[in-house]
Amino acid sequence: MRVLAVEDDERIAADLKTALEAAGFRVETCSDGLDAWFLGDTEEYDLVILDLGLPRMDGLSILKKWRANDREMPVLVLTARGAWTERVEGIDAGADDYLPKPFRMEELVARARALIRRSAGRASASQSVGELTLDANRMSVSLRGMPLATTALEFRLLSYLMLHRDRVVPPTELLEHLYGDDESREANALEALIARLRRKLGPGIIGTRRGFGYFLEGGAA
Amino acid sequence: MRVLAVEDDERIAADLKTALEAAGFRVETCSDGLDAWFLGDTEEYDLVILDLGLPRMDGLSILKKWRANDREMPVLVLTARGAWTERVEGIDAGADDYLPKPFRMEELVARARALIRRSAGRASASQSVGELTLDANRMSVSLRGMPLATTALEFRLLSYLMLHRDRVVPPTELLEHLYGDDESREANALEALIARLRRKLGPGIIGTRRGFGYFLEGGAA
DNA sequence: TGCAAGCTGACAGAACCCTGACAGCCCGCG
DNA sequence: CGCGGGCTGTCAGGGTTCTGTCAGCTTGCA
Repeated sequence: MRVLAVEDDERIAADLKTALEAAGFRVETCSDGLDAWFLGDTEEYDLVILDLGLPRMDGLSILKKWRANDREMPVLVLTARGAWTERVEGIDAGADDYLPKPFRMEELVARARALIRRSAGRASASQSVGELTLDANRMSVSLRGMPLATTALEFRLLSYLMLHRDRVVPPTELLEHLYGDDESREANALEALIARLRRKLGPGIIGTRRGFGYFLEGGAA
Repeated sequence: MRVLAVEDDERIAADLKTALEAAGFRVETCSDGLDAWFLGDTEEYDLVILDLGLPRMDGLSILKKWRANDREMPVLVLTARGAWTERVEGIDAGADDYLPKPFRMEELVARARALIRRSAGRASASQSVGELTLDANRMSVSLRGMPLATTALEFRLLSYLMLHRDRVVPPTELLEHLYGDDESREANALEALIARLRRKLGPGIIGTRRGFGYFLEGGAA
C-alpha cells in the first residue's frame, strides 16, 4: 500500500511517516503544494493524506484539480481545529474523509485503513478486460486509458460481456438481457449495435464466435 | 460444495434441489426472505441461488445487506422473465450472475458450476480426452495445447463425443443430436462433417468402429 | 469378387454476420 | 411548438464461411 503524505510542517510530516510505516504502508512525503499536485496527478497512490495549508498551491485546489482530472484515489484531508467550513469545502472538493488537527496518530491510521478498505470495495465497481475498462458507477468506458463515449445500450452490452468475460455469450442471451423478450426485436438490432460499438472501439475488442455468440477479447486466456 | 437455494415456489425449490444434488452439491433450501438473510449472513455457502420475490424480505434487499456486511459468496439471482431492470439492479446490488425464469435446469447447473469455479479462482471449464481439449465456455478446441479453429457444428460434434467418451456413438444418435430429427439429412452429411474434422485434427483423434459408430481415441479404450 | 459401409473432394446453396442507409422516437432548445 | 440532433430499430444488400449433397473412391468383410 502506497501512501502520499502532504504536510508542510516537518515535525508532523515525520510523525506521519513513522506512524504509517509502522502500520505497514509505504510512505512518501511532500511539503510543497505544486509538487504534491504533480505527484498525485502522475503517480499511483492507494491513499493521499492532504494538509490544506501549503506553499505554492492550496490543498483544496490541488484536490479539485485531481478530481477534475479523474484521479480517484481516496484522500484524507487534515483541517485546522475548529475550521469546520474547511471540512465542508473539502468534501465538496472530493475528499473522502477529514481529520481535525491536532489528532492522535492511532486515529489517523485507523481512518487511513478504513479508507483504503472502502476504496478496495469501490474498485470492484470498475473492471477491465484487455484494454477495455468500464466503471459501473460512473457508467463510463475507457479504452487504453482514453475515455470513450458510449450510449446507455452500448454500455449495458459491454457490461454484460464483461460480467461474462470468461465465456462466449449467445446472441439470444444478449437480446434477452438488453431488451427482455416481452418486446420482440429483430435479431439484427443486436448486430447493428455490435457494429456501431466496434466502429467506436476498433478491432480486437469484441470478438465473434460464429454460430455461438460474442465475447470480449482477452477475456480469460 | 454447499449451496443455499432461496425460492418460495415449492415446486421450483424441489426441482432446484433435485437438479443441484444430482450435480453433486449439498443443497439447503429456504422459502422465507428473513430466514434466508439470516442463513446467508451466518452460514458459509459456496453459492447462493436467490429468487427475488420472497415473503418478509425482498431478494434484492437481502443481497444488499449481505454485501454491506462483507459476505462475498457468489450469488446467482433468478429474475422474472422480461424484467430486465431487475437484473441491472441485481448486478448493482452485488449479484454475480442472473438467470431469467423460466430456465432449463441444465443451464442453471452450468452457471452454478461456472460461478463456483470462478470464485475458486480457476478459469475455464475444459475437459480433455487424449490430446484433445475443449472448453465449453469459450467454445474453443485445442490439440496438444495448440488452439484449433472449429465451426459451430464441428464443436458440437466433438462436444458430444467427449461427453460420451466411454462408448462408441452410433451415427443415428449423432445425427439426432446435431440436427434434431425434425429435418432429415442424408446420412452422408455426418460423414462429410467427420471427414472435415479429421482433416483438421489429423489421424488418431476420431476413431470409427465400422457398423457401430464413432468415438474419441483415448476415451476409454 | 461383390457388397455395403465409410471416406473424400468439389461445389453450390444456405446460414451467418456485417454494414450503410434510413426513419421513427425522444428530448432539449430556441 | 417546431426544430435539430442523438439514439436505435429496421431494411436491404452484400461478403464470407459453413455445410449438405453428389459422385466417385476406398476399405473391410464374407
